[in-house]
Amino acid sequence: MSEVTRPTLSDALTERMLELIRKGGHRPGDRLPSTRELSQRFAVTTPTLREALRRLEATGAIELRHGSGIYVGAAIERLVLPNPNMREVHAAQLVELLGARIVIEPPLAAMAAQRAEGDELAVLKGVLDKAGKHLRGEDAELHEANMSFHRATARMAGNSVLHEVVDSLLLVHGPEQREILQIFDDRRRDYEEHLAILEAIEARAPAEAEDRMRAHLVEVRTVIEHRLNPPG
Amino acid sequence: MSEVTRPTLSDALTERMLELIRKGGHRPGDRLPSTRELSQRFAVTTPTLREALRRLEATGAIELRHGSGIYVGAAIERLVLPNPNMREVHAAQLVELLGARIVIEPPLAAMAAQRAEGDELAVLKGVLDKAGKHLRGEDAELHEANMSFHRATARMAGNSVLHEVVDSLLLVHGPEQREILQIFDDRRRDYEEHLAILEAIEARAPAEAEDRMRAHLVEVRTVIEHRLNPPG
DNA sequence: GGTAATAAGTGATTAGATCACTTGATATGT
DNA sequence: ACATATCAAGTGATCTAATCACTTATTACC
Repeated sequence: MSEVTRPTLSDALTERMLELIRKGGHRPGDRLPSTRELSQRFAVTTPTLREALRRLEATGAIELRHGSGIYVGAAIERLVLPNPNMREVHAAQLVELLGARIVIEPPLAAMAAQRAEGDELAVLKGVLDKAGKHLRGEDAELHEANMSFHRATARMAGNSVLHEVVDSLLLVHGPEQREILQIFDDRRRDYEEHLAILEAIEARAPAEAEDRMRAHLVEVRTVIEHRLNPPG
Repeated sequence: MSEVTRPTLSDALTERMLELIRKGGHRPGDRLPSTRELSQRFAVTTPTLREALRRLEATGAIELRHGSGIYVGAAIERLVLPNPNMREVHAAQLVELLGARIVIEPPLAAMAAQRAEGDELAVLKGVLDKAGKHLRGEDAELHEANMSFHRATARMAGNSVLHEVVDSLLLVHGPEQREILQIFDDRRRDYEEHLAILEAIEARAPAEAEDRMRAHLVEVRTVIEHRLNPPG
């Protein structure tokens, strides 16, 4: 489940519980079996079961009410994004993910250009400098540095909620997707385009920053789309 | 912590752990004390500690590596949005939250107008009808119905990731914020503005739908801002 | 010098019992 | 008859203490 450690009992339990809820046709607000019954059905002890329940609770999939019962949460119908224990997003969703970023990030670039302050600008430059040093090195490192540029731009926009959202989206570029990106995308071209965006932000040109960010993300999506579904 | 149940031991533990990590100056990748030491320090038993750890793991705050140790995760620096156990967003953040929605939702309204299909349109109408029936009833119910309109519009846009993001943002309009909204905001006016947005979507007028959604959200934010910080 | 066994440290899980809370039924009083 | 108080069953929360499974760095051997 985790990328490094072997699946553990409570990892499997978490998935089985999700399956129980989803395939069992349970809706938000429904009450689930008691802890005693669940631990029997899944043949695990109470503490182990509870670990799985706490994870589901933390993601909003269920709700534990002391003395009352276990209830299906509102988030059960959704993806539940930033959860390292169910972070599986399939390749096809990569295109959709980029679609989301195309909507969100360009306005953030514009906002960043508007309120660009000296020290923040320095941070952004630093990030790109670091990327520049990796231009001839490991692709993985360059990829990471490039991701940092998007993070830093989002932060400059000055809205912590949006910053958080972008961070989440970038985080979902997990192992599988990162692999796809590293195979198909051109990290050098990314770097060049990032430079162009930085220029616009530095020049305090919101419209240009927004356009360049949008063009950049659309470009990436187009490349990925064509590789995944060759137009032939 | 939870909205209905009294704070539990492991609830408090989760917060103390976060405090330990944050105020302890730990950075992502740092290794934390072992489970044995932590359970001693916090004076709780292993299973209880583990429940807290699983929650933090589920949000990406920490990482548990079997046989190796507990490590600070990448998400520790962020807010970690859809987590019912740390869903506390303060009143001041409400304005920022609306700022995020102002960036994201208008383009979604435009997208919805572009691809408006018959049955989806019917769903949207149904949501508004339901809201209409609550016009003279409980404020809480009308509020819920109004939130559903935003959810449904986001779904119509046809990008599941964006839909998920909007759902998360709306979910963060938790108890505290809901209270503020119910006190200050005018749910009847909301309903009228929602009707106007629906018209634009129905007429397949993306630009108008986008403008009206933006105006609507800006209006709400302005009201809240003035109430929280009276301009005097 | 390199490779394999090893031991210490760490997380994962078990077992069954007890405590704390919620909820609906039952009894009680008016 | 109704409202209120009491109670009991069901449920989640926590404890205790021991064992299992995995990782890692050291050590010994070749």
